[in-house]
Amino acid sequence: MGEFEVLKTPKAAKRPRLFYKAVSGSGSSLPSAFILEDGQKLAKRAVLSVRRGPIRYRRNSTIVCEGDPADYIFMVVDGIVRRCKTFQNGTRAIVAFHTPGELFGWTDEVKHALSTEAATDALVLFFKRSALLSVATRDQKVANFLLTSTTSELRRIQEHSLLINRSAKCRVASFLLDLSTRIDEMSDIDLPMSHQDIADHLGLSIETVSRTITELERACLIERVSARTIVLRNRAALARLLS
Amino acid sequence: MGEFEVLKTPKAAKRPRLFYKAVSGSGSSLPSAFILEDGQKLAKRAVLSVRRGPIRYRRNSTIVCEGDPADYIFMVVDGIVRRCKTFQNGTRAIVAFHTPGELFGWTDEVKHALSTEAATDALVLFFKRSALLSVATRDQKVANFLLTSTTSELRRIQEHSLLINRSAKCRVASFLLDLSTRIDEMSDIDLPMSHQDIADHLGLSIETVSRTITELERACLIERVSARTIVLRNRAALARLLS
DNA sequence: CGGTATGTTGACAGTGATCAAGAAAGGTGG
DNA sequence: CCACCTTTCTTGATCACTGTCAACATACCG
Repeated sequence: MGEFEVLKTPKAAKRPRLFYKAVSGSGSSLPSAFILEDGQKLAKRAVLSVRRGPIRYRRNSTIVCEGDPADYIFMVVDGIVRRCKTFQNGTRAIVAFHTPGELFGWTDEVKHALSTEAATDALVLFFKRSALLSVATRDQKVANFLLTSTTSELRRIQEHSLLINRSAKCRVASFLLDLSTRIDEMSDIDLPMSHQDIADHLGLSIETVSRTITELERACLIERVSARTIVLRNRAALARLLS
Repeated sequence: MGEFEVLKTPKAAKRPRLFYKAVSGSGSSLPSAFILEDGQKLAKRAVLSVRRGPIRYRRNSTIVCEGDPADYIFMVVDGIVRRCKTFQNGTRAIVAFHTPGELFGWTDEVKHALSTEAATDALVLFFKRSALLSVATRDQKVANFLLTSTTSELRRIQEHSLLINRSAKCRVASFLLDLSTRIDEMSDIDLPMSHQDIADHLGLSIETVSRTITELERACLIERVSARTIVLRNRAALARLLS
């Protein structure tokens, strides 16, 4: 298991909205994702009984290390985490970002194949795999949640894998559209992660990411309010880039 | 649903070993993957009760069309199928190949996002989603099989997505190593799919695939017995290319 | 205010795509 | 069984997209 580093300086959160959104009620901060239908209190209670945390991670700190025993699985409560692999030449590939409510670290192997790091300051719940599985055996709703989460993650990465033979412009457009739906702020996207993270996720260099954003702005498809704030001016045109 | 084309000419199978492996006993040809542990006859029987087929597909025929209602999910009994998306400019991306025993078409959406085609002549079972889900509700083993299949597919595509920023040599090496473990023939790999399929899966052109294979052969990592038959001469060295 | 991390832009180089031609393999019909 | 045709694969030449290197700009933080 990576460093279970607890934030020493609560003020350090760079994106207060995201970071403090669910911190207030520490005991009742479990995302509603666990409640599959109205009145499924049982599932929630069963799951709550095996959860630990939440734990706060400072941005860029490691939550799971590649090769760690897969004894725990996790859920993002707040912030964004990245699941990645670093190669010997130092390059890094980010397989996925996870937003609040999403499970990560679920696998059929005995070790985690990917590292997980906090892309922003983040709050993470963790569950002992064996305990969660045991609950899932008794509780259909929990088992169903596991399947739903896994299926949803599969769908997202399948979509992501379609980028493997596509241009930089298409990759960036895809990323921006996906991000805008996942953190649905009405107007502007406040990029929660660095350009380096985006580049490593899209298989591009940071320079190409920057240039492509500039290019999209010149074409009036987006507008760069600041380096980290982007407005999608023409979603339809962006979506057309994907097809 | 795509064309449920049935092979007219039984002799047409290009790879008899693969193609006829499980055809003989038509009723008992369900891959053992459904039997999760010894003696799990119940799960098998429950699943058998909702299966239809198997149906034979000629190479390159369509099994599922992008946009088809996701009323059925499928299992490869024999042969190889490819799940792909074709873009407006005519380029195609193959998200995954599926080998015998693997489920495909499981999704949380109402429509299939990808087409599925037979990469070789193939035998496919299909299950009405609603019926299978209903069985899964009653039978823990079936539910568990669904989760296991989905988790396994997730792991594979996560590994595949790591190729997004890697060189052609690395992509081809990864593909060959993966293929050799999935169709474990002792010595030589009989490529079941065309170079075009491989290229579309790896996000390369067929020319680059061909050139890279030549390059790997010059480096004595593999040996090309024929265009479709490759021997891995040095798996360790191939694996080193991936890290 | 100064230092570090992050983002932007330009010049150049390299990997892989494209275009083109030829070789090999497979299928068909005589 | 062979000739022919079609499909698939291989190899070469050239070009374009994106990576790399470098310099600068900006934001963040002590």
